[in-house]
Amino acid sequence: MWSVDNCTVARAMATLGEKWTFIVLREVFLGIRRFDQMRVRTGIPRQVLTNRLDRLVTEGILRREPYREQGLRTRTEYRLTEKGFDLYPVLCSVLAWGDRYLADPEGSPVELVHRDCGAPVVVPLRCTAGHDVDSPRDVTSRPGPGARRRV
Amino acid sequence: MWSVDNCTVARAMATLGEKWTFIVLREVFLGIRRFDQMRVRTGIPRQVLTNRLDRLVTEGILRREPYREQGLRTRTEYRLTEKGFDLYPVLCSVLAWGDRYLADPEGSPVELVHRDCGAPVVVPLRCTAGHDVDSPRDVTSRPGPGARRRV
DNA sequence: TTGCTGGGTCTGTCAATGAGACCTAGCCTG
DNA sequence: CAGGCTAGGTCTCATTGACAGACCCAGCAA
Repeated sequence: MWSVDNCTVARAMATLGEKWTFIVLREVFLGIRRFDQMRVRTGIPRQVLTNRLDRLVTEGILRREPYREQGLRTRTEYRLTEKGFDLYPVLCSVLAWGDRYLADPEGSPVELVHRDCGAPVVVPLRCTAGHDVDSPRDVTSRPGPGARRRV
Repeated sequence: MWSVDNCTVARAMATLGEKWTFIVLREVFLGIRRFDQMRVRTGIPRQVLTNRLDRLVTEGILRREPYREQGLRTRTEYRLTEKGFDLYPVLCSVLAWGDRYLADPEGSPVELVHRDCGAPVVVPLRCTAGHDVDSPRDVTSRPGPGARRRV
């Protein structure tokens, strides 16, 4: 059996799995970039929001950007880095699952569509050879280059 | 602006976002189905593991299945329901992101390949018209049928 | 000089997590 | 049929994290 402590899912979840973190990311992907907007929209306690934003910045998922509103002093807002943008499939797949199983009877509150053609965006499982992978059963997991035997 | 309390990401994360839940799911997808195996492999405290499994069962993501080992009394193991299987893309996308940004220098500890052709499995963003979606910027979000105006 | 505003910090309470001891049903062996 | 073994749990208590609400503070404008 394989060691589990260099599992990248565990590492990812150490940051992403903290309470509210996904909600913060959702907000940023929706274009909400400022502390107070997030706080009011989501109801996250100030201190927790401060923590999560700090953490996401130190992890390199968000970056702070100064902005200046007419007649007000300079403030900072939060924007996605490339590392942050790359979380989009994660968020989309959670959304897809939630829409399928947890939506109200009237349906999903938000739809994602391809800008160019207007068709819904989905997150299918595929292989790099271009096949659709229909089920987890069609996937085999094997040790990768970083695998370590369990002690 | 749109109300945020029927957001399916938030609902999904209410369950999935608890500490250790993703790790439990990873184990189950790896074929680890028994309490003690999970506990030993992952180091999750007993009480927490009990909680998470209970919760995942009541959410319909796992189901309990009795099993009987030669010479021992009947025990229960945990298996994925269809709702649980449908979380596979979520886990895969987290894995892909983690492998890209958080792996040790020697690489990912685990690789997922398509059983039929041996090519790596990925979780691309696509639209139902069959186009690849390269960037979150190519995705437009719009209110769906369940959208509610904010009060 | 006073007030407003965004982005915070400080304080106290309560819930969740973690570590470790203890429990228990039923199967086996002596 | 007493005793040991085992998987899958409770029980207890210390530590950490979340939450609510008050407070702070820099700088711009009137």
